[in-house]
Amino acid sequence: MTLLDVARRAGVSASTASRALNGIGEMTPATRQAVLEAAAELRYVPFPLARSLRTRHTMTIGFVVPDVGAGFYAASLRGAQHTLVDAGYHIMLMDSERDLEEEVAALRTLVAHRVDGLLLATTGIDRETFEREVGDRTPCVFFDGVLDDVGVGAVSPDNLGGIRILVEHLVEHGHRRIAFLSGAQTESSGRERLEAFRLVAGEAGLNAPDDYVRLCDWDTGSGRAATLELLALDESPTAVVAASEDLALGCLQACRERGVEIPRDLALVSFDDCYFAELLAPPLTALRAPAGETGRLAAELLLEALPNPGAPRREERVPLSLVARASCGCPMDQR
Amino acid sequence: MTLLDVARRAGVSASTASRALNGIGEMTPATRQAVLEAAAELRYVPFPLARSLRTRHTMTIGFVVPDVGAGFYAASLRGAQHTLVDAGYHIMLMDSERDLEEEVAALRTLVAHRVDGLLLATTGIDRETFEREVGDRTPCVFFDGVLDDVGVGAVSPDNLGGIRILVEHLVEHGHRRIAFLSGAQTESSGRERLEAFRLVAGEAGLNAPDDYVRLCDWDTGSGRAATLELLALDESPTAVVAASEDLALGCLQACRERGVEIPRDLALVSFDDCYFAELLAPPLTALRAPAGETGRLAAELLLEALPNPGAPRREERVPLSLVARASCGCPMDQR
DNA sequence: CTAACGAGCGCAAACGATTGCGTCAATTTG
DNA sequence: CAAATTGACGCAATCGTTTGCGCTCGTTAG
Repeated sequence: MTLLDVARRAGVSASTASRALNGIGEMTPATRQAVLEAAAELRYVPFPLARSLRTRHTMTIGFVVPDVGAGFYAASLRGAQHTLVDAGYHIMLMDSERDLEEEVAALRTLVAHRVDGLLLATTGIDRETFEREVGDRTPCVFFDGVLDDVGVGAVSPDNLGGIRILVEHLVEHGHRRIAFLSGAQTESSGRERLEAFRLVAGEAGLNAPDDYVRLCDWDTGSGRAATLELLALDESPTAVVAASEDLALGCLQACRERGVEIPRDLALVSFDDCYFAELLAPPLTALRAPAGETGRLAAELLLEALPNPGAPRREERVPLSLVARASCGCPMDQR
Repeated sequence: MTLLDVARRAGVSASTASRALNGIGEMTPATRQAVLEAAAELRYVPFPLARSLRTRHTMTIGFVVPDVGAGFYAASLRGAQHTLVDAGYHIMLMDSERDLEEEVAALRTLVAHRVDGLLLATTGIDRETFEREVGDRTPCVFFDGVLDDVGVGAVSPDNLGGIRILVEHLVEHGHRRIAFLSGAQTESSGRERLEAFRLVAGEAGLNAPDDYVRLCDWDTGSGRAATLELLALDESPTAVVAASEDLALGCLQACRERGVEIPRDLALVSFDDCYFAELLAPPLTALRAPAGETGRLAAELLLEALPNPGAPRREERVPLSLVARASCGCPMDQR
């Protein structure tokens, strides 16, 4: 079942068989036909490894995320997978588990494997390390967390716009004491959201004491703990904007434990939407982006960059829109 | 940066360099040392493709699921990924999108790539097709959905036990009119759960008319639609057991739309737990399995099977336990 | 009728590793 | 001291493809 078998059966050389199957070079229709038939009869399937060794491309894309279990990344993976497979590529998946060393190890492995491209939601790699481990050996598009000016592309949510929508919505509800819950400031999305919050809060003339911005980890447990601290403050906030789905869930959990009722005692809005947001108690108002859109877009950017190495770096923002449910204080008709 | 470069710099042949780096064969410590140093100085990293071509194993595992976006599969992927990477393997991921043809195509690709093993949550492949596409060319462990007696292993939830717990719990709450919401009966988990429901319902002497078992698709929308039908019945059920997370969410959604209050008007229990179950309105009682355990176990079975091809097929059931929250009618203290 | 040309195809060298076998020298044995 | 043994290493084949180059025809032009 190797190319040579096909060639022999068709009575030609391996080179001719190869060219026939790949449709390149000139040849008698009869010859081509013979090869095709032989291949069909033998159920010949080319061996990608051997081909890759020769052609220097693997048709494989490395995909690295902090946590495949998290809704946003799982959805992104789904989006990317679809468009990549359609283009004939495969995904080699690595989960960095929000650990920078794991992430670097993953990148190293992927580069060693000579993946044709990288889709990276970094957990906070720095420019220097990235240049050392990847450099321009492998085209990389960042998504979610972004490193300025590095890689062939970047797609991230419209962090400033999103935070603005969230904060302004809370302000419209009359809130002045608004807290901000975010994860570690190791990657750009986290930083941008914090910066945006400070900016917008300033514009709105809010009194946002330092106590009100809590920078913890990106998981539910941390969100819960941070909220507990917030609730224990002398003058506790009347509203909180959570910078991620998990953080919002942690906040919800903390409130439930403490018996603080949302939105009566505390309003809550979340940056990430999730597919079950509507079914939470209370339904969570959040920013909506088409599910998996980030991953899909990132994959597309990468696919466009692959054939033309010289192309300029492209940057995309995925727009966000508010879906107001109950947790912000909006009345919820039961649909 | 090839092995030959290392060999030259160390003043030995490629064979010796290879043996030195792999620690096989006898050789002077000095020689080994020289090779190691040369490799370090050149930052030599072996090229997996070339190695694989020769050794006939790729250190890659194919992972196929119906939907990476779904909580259960994302968690499984996470579990499997971790143990596989620890063992030096990588994951090539394919999403069948609950489409049998896509699944078959994925398997074909994976087999062509000569992955060393397969982790497959089938969307309903039949024995014949599996034998044709995979056969015993590639060791496969099934998880979630299982094909009897095929593959080197299988891990699935304790469907009978789980359903029994769920139904009996509802019966303890006094329910007699219990409906069952399941997805397509194309794979074994779905079938087992239905069968289990029928069995347990019979044992408990419930009147479970055919109208009460709704077999739709596995997504939220279908669960919603099916629930709507259930609610429209002349004598509608007082409780429903949903065979998956998405189905439970769909049911929740339908109830919310129709203004039926859970658990007062309708009790609901779910087969799958999810990380946000506690925060739903109402908190969802469900069966708990350690997150990602299914995937982890499947990966372990596969890893054990890889070195000994003759080993008997292993089958594992992951045990389930009830975590009673409010949706079944249990009182929920606010913790 | 011969020269030039091009179409059609094969030879063999890559790609980068692993590995069976052979060689050579140093050592041990008789 | 010759022969046998063994340890350390190199040669070359191999895995399955792709591809540059050259060969051999048949055709056309001069």
